[in-house]
Amino acid sequence: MLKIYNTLARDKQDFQPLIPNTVRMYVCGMTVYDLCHLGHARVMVVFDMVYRWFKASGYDITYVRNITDIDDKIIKRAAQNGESIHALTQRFIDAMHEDADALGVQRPDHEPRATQYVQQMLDMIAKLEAHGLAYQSEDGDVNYAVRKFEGYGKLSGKSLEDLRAGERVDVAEGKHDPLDFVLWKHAKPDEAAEVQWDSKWGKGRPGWHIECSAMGSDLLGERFDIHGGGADLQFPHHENEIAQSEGAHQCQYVNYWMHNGFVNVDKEKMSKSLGNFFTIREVLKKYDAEVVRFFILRAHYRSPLNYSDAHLDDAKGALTRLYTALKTTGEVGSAKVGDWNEAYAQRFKAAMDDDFNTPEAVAVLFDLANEVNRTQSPASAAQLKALAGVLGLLQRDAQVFLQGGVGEDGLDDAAIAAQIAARVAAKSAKDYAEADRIRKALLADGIVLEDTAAGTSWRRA
RNA sequence: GGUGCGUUAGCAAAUCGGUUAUGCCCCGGAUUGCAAAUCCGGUUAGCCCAGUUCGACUCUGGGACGCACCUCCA
Repeated sequence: MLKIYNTLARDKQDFQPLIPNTVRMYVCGMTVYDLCHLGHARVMVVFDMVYRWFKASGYDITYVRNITDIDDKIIKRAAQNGESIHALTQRFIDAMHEDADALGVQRPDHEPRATQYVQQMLDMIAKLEAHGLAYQSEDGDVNYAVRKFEGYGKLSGKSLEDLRAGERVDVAEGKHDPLDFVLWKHAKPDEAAEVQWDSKWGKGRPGWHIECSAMGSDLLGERFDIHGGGADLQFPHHENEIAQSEGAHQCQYVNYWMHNGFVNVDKEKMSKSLGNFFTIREVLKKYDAEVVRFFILRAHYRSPLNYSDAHLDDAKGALTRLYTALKTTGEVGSAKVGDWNEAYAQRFKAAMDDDFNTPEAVAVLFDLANEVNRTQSPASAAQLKALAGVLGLLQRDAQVFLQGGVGEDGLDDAAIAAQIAARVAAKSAKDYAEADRIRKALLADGIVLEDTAAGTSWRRA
């Protein structure tokens, strides 16, 4: 039985889908005004892992990850660049897909763009207005009347009074209550036609929170199973989504809320505003994408994940051990897990069923690698590759991983082969001094030699 | 100020009321011409205080420290 930590309940709960054997999952995606950083990588990889685990467990899952392609930052950035909104967002959507692909993140079933769902958003705002939960203020904005929605704060565990006490932001004109949030922003005179839509409240554009509510219900229904996103979205974004969706549809919105932890730098949250972020492509210049994926999955999704070169190096070494185990047994194919009752598979499954405990699942992989090294059993090697495949790991040819370099301009394969041949000759002539000299020279170039019964092989350090 | 989460060996990171986590590092042995890889074994834990218990890293209470949210944020 799969258990999921439900933020709404602050507890691990048995997962019961609304429709047997079917999962409907929505995850908040990116606002595309810039390149994705490692924090975004974590959301994508974590929920990709969740997506894969549901599939491996036999569920029919529909996964939606939205794209916010209209908001203040996008408008501002486009103006700065002298570029259209569409050109800007398309550029960063393409970049996001490249990054996601590199990290082995499967495409969600749907990637709705906010600009294509404005009508659904307007319909929803109309419903909220009809239910007395939304009002238009003098300035033209349509706001949500937070105090009219009973249960506001149930996800984040905040009471309206608490929120008020910590208020640190200037109250916008026209709101009945400082905590009310905007559903529809009236068009400003200097804004491009591209960011204006007609509505019964006048020209304008949607607020951020309404996007997800509208896209989620349109693609997955008024009530669905799982909603995920970064822990920072818990409040106010997800809290507001609940208020909107439950207010408009008069039924529960989501059964299980999942929130992933942050990527930290020096124990501080990596974020745009702090400026302490590393973009995915920046990191991929130094580290293999699979190492980055492994680095993310080796921590629990709810724990903080501290980023540093030392930790990436550590992850690389660990992943190398797994690939080394596969190398010695040769190519084993990429078959799916055949028997989930097999001992290692059982442990792996138990770990994954326990709120997606990937660190434990990875530990099983290492135990299995030890068995592979000990027994040289092709069946064990195949199992290792199959289980790792569930996490989107270890699917490349071992030799390719071990000999691959990232952004290296060192020795090419032919040069290495020539050096190895020269060393073999020296060895058979018992000229060990020369043999060791060659090995040392190669090591200085980042090439590690390993003599085996079958001959000398090499890998990059 | 309010709310929530966390504090595990040199580093990273899980589980668990009593039995080897796991990876990297380190030490010893096997193997090797020597290494590397691999195998076998070992060293290094549970922020502090009190309580519950036959027994607590694991439960309860208090404290310290750290982080996050309360503003856009994955």
